[in-house]
Amino acid sequence: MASQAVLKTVNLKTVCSACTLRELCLPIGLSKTEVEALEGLIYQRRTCRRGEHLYRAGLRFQSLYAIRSGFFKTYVIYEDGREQVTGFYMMGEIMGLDGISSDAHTCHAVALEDCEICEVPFDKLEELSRDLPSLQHHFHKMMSREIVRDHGVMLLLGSMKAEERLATFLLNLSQRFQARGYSPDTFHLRMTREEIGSYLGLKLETVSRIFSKFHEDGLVNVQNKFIELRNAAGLKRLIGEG
Amino acid sequence: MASQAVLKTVNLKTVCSACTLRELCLPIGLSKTEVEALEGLIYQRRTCRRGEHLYRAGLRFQSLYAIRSGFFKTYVIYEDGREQVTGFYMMGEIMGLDGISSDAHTCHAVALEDCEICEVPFDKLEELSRDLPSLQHHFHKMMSREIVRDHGVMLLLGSMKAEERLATFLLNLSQRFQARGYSPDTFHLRMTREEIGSYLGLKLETVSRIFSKFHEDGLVNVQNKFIELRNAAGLKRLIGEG
DNA sequence: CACAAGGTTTGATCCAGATCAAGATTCATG
DNA sequence: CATGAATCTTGATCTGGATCAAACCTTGTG
Repeated sequence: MASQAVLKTVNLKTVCSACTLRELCLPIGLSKTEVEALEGLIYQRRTCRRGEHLYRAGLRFQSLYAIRSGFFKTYVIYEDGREQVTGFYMMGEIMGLDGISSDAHTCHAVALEDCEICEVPFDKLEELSRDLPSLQHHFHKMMSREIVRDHGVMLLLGSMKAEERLATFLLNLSQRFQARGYSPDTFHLRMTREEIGSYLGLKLETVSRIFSKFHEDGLVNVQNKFIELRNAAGLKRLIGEG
Repeated sequence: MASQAVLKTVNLKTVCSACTLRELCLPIGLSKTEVEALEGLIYQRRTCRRGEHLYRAGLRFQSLYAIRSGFFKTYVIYEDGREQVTGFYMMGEIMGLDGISSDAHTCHAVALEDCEICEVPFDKLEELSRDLPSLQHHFHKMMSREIVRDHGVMLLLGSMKAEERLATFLLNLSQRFQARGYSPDTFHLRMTREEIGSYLGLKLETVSRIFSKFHEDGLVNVQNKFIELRNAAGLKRLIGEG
């Protein structure tokens, strides 16, 4: 399906302290010297081309990956080939946490556009976090946040109807773009309707229809992958907020 | 809805090393002296009566809870009152991991039968795990396992049909009972059809109907909450395994 | 720059599971 | 052990979203 994972090593000196994402990524809340210690263990900075896999289910787990730029999806494949998208990840977010449990990745991660990532060897991170309680605690918070996020998806899949799901999805993206200093109202989707559908437990036709409906209702402008939120309050009302 | 949480302290000397669950619970893989150190930080052993809440969303997070005996459900409530069951927990399993992310619990936990639990103050656990790498690593594995479990539920909710969901649910329970030394084929459900439905993204009537169908098909005997798996292979086939 | 190939939209139809309804069974409590 | 409240089962009907189908865009490639 997707091209072979040929990851290129960039090996620039990675400097967390100079990274614009330091307030979102692993270094959050760390002191200057602590951030420097963290920098020391970043194995390498890589690029990952659109369509390439960063890792695949079953491969030995060794590192976490912090996204510097770009956009990923993760997904699991069931025995019979069914595919379920389990998440979309953007800059400042950490991927690979699922691999810790069994020393093997349990899902696939593929770049939806050209990406830059920082590889963090997990054994080194554990080692360092024994010396830096604030890193340790922050890392635990990150894992916990992933669990909370998953509960949100379970709520969405288990008890929302199609329109609510898509509205929730758009508002979530909006909020994450905003947190990264981008416009909360205008963004490009990196994923296809099918991938959105898989994530939301809907078929691609349904996703498309609801986009059209939202457009007609003046909630969003949709031009293929270009999204403009015109009435975020209206979207929130749709899911019972506001 | 449920009664007030009046938790009674038992304050028996809790001895992990003498606990039959030590191979499933936090002490897994720890040496004798390490387990003793872990014992030292268990704050108290409590009972929790059926219907009582162990914690509620919004309350300050301070401790994790290891289940010694009994059965819990966790759930989240959406603004408009919608309730989504996010998990069922049984002995040897750890609850409360979601609370780490924001220092507050993000879901509710209620006992589905009288339970005994061990309270583990989280700050103490972090402290100790700085000194015991194997405890640290094991704890990370537990958090990661929770994430993997959630991905499984997302797959279930996002791409399985009703019968597959219920079959998956029964096989999962069966496997967990077996891991605890109980019969994998014969067990009592502690939760109502409605709670099962919420967890599986189905209505209680649908759950009931599918139980009846499974019964007719000779896959399981269902007598209210008493379940007997008669053809586990058949159930597995239903979800495309085997 | 043309033209596959992949992705999207829209319409028509269908069906799995929701909803509504009515009993039957089980369980808690005085 | 009687009584009411939950819980569960089963039937009838409805409907949101799936499925099938066809045309229409976009985009990447030689």
